[in-house]
This record gives sequence, structure tokens and C-alpha cells, in this order.
Amino acid sequence: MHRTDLISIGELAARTGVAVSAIRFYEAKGLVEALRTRGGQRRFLRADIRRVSFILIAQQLGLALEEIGAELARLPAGRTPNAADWARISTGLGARIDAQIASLQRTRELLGNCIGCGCLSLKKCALYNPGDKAAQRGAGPRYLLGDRAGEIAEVG
Amino acid sequence: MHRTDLISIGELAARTGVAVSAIRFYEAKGLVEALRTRGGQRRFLRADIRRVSFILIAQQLGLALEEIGAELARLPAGRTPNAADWARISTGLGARIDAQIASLQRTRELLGNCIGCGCLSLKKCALYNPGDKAAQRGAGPRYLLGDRAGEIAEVG
DNA sequence: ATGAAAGTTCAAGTGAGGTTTAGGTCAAGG
DNA sequence: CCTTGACCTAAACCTCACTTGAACTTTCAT
Repeated sequence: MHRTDLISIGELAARTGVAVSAIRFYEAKGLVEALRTRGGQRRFLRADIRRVSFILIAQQLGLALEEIGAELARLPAGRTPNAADWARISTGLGARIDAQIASLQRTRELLGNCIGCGCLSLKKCALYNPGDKAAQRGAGPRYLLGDRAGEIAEVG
Repeated sequence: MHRTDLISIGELAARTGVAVSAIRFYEAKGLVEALRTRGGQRRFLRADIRRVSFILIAQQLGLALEEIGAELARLPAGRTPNAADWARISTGLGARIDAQIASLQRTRELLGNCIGCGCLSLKKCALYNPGDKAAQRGAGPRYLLGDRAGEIAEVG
């Protein structure tokens, strides 16, 4: 154990590259927790650097903060997560990446035949396939994407 | 030419699967244009089905509406775009998909070594790499992502 | 000719993911 | 002790991509 096992919010921000305000926001969302000094300032564990790193990586893979929180909640309570813990909760990310790659490769292939030929018809070529979570991120009509059963566009 | 070369907003919505309100929104943003009936109702060209399809596909690939507008602006003015036109403006999408696939594959590889071993340090493994546009979608601190020069996290 | 369905505009609301501001408090060095 | 920079809270604000609602109007099939 070092002298300073606890770090300030500013240091956590510097170490992870996220803004101080963002860390407070994550805390409010329950993604990280902080101890407090007598004066009320936050003190984080060094292990929280990993935790925030995980948030950043998972975000890049298209998970919403709420989903990330659900993953993080599966880390062992009470003790600092170790390598095996992180490996466990990262397995799901691996599957997600594989799915995304597969989806993109499908899209890539279709782009050749389909937009290349000028048809660009959703129904015909299914180029516009749902199930690509990463692409649904952000505001807007989430339900439109990924909630399409059978009949979509057909260029008439 | 058919009898009905022009379609209503409702039909365009049905054909593409996007909400009527979204199409009005796209029109306001300059992504599509409409003729008007004497009574003021919008009438779209059949070719606009392709155009809206393109918007949807490009969105899935992580382009913002403004970027999509810029791409669409490169279609020939005055005449209905043909297959070659669509092929031309779709080429850039292909490159983007390739880049995304490459980025994900890199991430996938690192996830094994890096999270697997528990280090999860941003600086050390560069797992958290910028340049993955698709992941930056949605509102929020775009500038945080993709605007990081050298020093990022290092797990102490 | 009529009634329902579909269309119109404009303004305001939504939700994700934060940032910014205002008005203070805390901690560390000199 | 005193300053200075980092920290605190609460609430307001921001962008993006739309949706929703109110209050009417147009279109179309019968």
C-alpha cells in the first residue's frame, strides 16, 4: 500500500482524461462511488481509474451508461476488483465487438452489390439491418431502429 | 413514367420506415426537398425513398445529419440521381466501414491481452483509442473523445 | 357532398450525456 | 495567517435527433 491510496476527483479526471464534471455525473448515475473527506471532498480509490476506463471503453462499444452501470454492478462488492473480476465482466464486451464486426462486414458486403447497383432498397437487400446497437446511440427514434419486423421499404 | 411519380409524406414514411415527423425534420435540415400541392401538402419524388434510405444507412455508420447533408449535397442537382451517382457517394461509406471494422478488430485483440490481464490502463494499452467515429454518436462531449493528444490514463 | 384520414405549422418537450455558472468551502504552501 | 487553486452543490444550459400537441386544412373515397 502506498501513502496515497485515495485520489482526488481532479486526479481521477487527469488519469482517465474525462472531465471532472463528467465524473460527478457518473457518480450521480451510480457508476462510481466516492468516499468523502471531513470537508466533504470526494476521494476515490486508485481502482476507480480502471473503473472509469471501463466506462470509456464500453461507451465506445455503444453501451449506454445505464447498461454500463448494470455491468459494473456485477463486480464484487466490498473488495477492490482484481484482474479476474475485470476479465469476467469484459467477456460480454468481446461478444458485443464480435457482433458489431459481423454486422459491419455484412453491411460492407451489401454496400457493394446493393448501393453499387443503385437499388438501395431496404426491403430487398436488408442493407439497413437492425440489431446494430452501436449505431442506435444518441437521441432520437430508437424504437424505429431495431423494432422493424417484416415489411420495410421497397423501392417502387 | 408511372401515373404517380409523386408520393405523399405518409407514403415516404411507410416506404422507409421513418416517422412522418422525422421526414419533416429532415426537410427542415435540408436533407430532402419536397414539392407542394396547391393545398400545401408535400409531394416527394420516388427517388427520395433512396435518399431517405441513404440517410438511415449513413446514420447507422455514425454520420451526423449534417455530414449526411454534405454528402447528399454532392448528388447532381436538377435531375434524379441514377445508380452511378449513388455508387459514387457511397464509396466514402465503404471506406468508413472498413475503418470501423479495423478499429473494432484492434479493440477486440487488445481486449484479450489488456482487460484480460486486468491492467485496463488507457495509456499502456491504447485500448481506448480515439478515431472511432461511430462510437461518438449522440449528444454529449464529442470533443472529449477524439481530441486527446498524448497523455491519457496510466494506472498508478 | 361529406366525413374520415392524412396533411399542415409552430412551439414546446424529451432523453442522453454531459458542461457551465454562481456562489461558496477546503487544503496546502509560504 | 493568508492566499490560491482545487473542490463543493444546485440548477441552468447545451447539442442532437426527433416527438408531441394544439389547432386547423386538404384530399379522397363513397
